[in-house]
Amino acid sequence: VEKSNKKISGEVIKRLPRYYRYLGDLKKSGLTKISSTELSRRMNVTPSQIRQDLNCFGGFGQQGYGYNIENLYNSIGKILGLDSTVDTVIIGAGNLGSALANYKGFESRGFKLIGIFDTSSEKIGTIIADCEVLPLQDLEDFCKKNMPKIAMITVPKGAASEVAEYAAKCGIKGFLNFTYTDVTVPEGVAVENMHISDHLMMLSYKTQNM
Amino acid sequence: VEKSNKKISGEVIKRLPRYYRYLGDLKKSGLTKISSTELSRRMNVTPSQIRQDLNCFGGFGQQGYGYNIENLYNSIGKILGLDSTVDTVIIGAGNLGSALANYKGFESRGFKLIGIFDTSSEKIGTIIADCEVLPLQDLEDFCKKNMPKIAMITVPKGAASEVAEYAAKCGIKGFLNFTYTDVTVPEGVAVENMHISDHLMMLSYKTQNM
DNA sequence: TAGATTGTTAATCGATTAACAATC
DNA sequence: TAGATTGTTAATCGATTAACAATC
Repeated sequence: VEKSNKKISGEVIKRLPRYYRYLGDLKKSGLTKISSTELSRRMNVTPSQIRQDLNCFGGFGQQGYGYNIENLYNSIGKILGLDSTVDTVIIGAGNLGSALANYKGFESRGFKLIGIFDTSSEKIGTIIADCEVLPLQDLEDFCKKNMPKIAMITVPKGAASEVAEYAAKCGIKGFLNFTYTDVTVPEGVAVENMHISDHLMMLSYKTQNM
Repeated sequence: VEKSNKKISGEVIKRLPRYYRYLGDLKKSGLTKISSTELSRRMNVTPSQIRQDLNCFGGFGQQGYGYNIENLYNSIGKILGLDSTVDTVIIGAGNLGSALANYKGFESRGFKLIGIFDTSSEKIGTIIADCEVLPLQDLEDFCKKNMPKIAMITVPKGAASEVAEYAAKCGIKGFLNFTYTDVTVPEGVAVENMHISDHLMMLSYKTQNM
């Protein structure tokens, strides 16, 4: 998808979903085109940054005109891999796991929950968001059949590393880690952390120092 | 808390909770001291970065020895404002709000949930995690009496901005925003975003490009 | 064509890393 | 004292911003 074989920086990747979100809103508002200057005003960034970021992937704009909103929206979606459905599973059917399973927003953005796994006999067999909770040991077979790409880990802190290692062996390629610990994964597997406590702590710091 | 009146960069602040987490684990493991080199090995960062980061706030180490784990842990806790309890509220008593309310981890890290608010008459009056769900319009009085510092926003996307504006007026100083939209807040108020979908998109990108 | 705005190169800024003198 | 490791300054690296020629 990249323009050249130059490595795209992590900072740029981080900003893509935000562009995607703003463009989605713009599309919904009925506008058809936007300039980097106008978008920068709305997003509170510099126009230069927007043009630099987008040009990592291609020339989506047109001089003297700006960017076609729908086209740019679709292009970024494609870069992010959202042009086809991304199958996900949840490991850990506790409070947070269930809440995520029941959240309808992911599906509308291209992510489809196809399985929930747990080790507790109390949870196995129950139905959450139209998915039967399966025993964790079934993940390997499940992955062979269904090839989910991403797993959200919502197990207790102590179990996280073991679970991630096992799931990576089963073929999971990306982890969204909600536990209060870092997980290490093999080469070629990605992790994004949703360390809620960490962000609460940053907020605590900021509320003291603003 | 800062060493001088030099502004601490956001990048440094972001790393503090992670130091705090590793030091907590080290403390629990029974170790008493650690060098920046050994910590850097465990955290997968450079020793220089650790020493630079810590020296924004003070000289916590001792030449030839390293850092006293318990002392450094407590010092970072204090910098983050965790030496006294941080009172929080949740706005939005849906799936995610309830899950966060029931999560016990925050409390053990110094954050105390003291109120849950919603606008739905079905939810108002119900009990979640020992808190009665109160009508959102009561937040103002509640804040006058109880002075919570932080609000977690788990309302639907469309309501987020309005809710944040109102809560900021009530005196909330920091927001943890879980909605699929950015919220703007007045000067002197902090926001941290937990855009789960954004991180899923980054994972989707990375699983394609690794 | 003239005006607008991109794509891209060059300049600036800030963050990270390296190096080493200070010192426990 | 000798060895270890910090605190801090200096060098490097990468990311952001500014500028402008290309071009729609």
